[in-house]
Amino acid sequence: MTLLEQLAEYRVLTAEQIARLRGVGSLQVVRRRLGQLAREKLVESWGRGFGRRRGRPEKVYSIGCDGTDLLQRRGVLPAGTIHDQIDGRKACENHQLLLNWFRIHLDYVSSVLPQLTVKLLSSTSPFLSRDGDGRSVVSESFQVSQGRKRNVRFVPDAVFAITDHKHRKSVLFFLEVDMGTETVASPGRGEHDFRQKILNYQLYFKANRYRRYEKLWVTTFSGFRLLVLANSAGRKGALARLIQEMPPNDFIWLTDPELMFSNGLTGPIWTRGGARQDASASIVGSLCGPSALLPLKR
DNA sequence: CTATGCACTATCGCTAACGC
DNA sequence: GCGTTAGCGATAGTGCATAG
Repeated sequence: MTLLEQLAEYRVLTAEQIARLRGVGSLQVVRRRLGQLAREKLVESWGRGFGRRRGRPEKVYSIGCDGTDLLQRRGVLPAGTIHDQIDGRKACENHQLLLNWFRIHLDYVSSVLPQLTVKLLSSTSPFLSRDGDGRSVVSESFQVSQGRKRNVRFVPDAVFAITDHKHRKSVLFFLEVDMGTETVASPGRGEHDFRQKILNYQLYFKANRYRRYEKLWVTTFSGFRLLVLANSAGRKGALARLIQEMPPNDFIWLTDPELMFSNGLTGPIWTRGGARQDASASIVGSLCGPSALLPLKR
């Protein structure tokens, strides 16, 4: 994948994320390359908004208008893609960046544990095939009839499968990155609170809808796990309390960025079913071990 | 006593220059 | 081309003086 294609796929990226994705050891090299692409108007950059740490604001990079045009002419982007769909300025910056960090950590899993491969689909990717209404393959829409008929619709941030070639086994995961911007459980049964998300996934499981990924990836899955990456330890606690009250909940696993960065995604960083008193689990089971990213030169 | 303003400091990202 | 380093710049936190 070229740098421009990655910028389209990931919407917004920091210099460090790009260095990780491209396997470049120095941030300076990344910035030079991006500066060159920015002069050619293929890339745009701006200072990161809210959610940054103390020091100087970090720059984030996104594909520019001319970059989108170039990828279209090369036939890499689907015909009819408009720049607005890829433009990082239109994305929820911090949400997208955290999702990207998850993907980078996930890529690292298969290099630490070569017996594993990972296949992932991101709802924000412009490369996914879309239907007439612009809905991508990862978006869900189905009917349930509990009392009266109801339409359930939701879009996970990402869907991925980890395959263990040694044990010939695949596990399916859905990912929700939670920035704490929506309410946990609104009194008026809001459609967009986190409680509704849990209900949606519970119905999804009951209706066996996840099995469509068996056809897509030509494997068998015995259920799935819902991974929730909360943006802070405090938010994680609030979500854990809600999850605990909503059985069946054993399929819902929770973590936060600090645990992800310090241990890596294969570490014992996941709280199951909102039960924080229980021992933390690893998404790779017995292959549990550290996979934190190695430090990069600044 | 509390609120406000301001200088100082810590921390972090960015760039220029240099060597390979 | 890539990687390293020093110095610069931008920002947030801290402590202190002053005003009300």
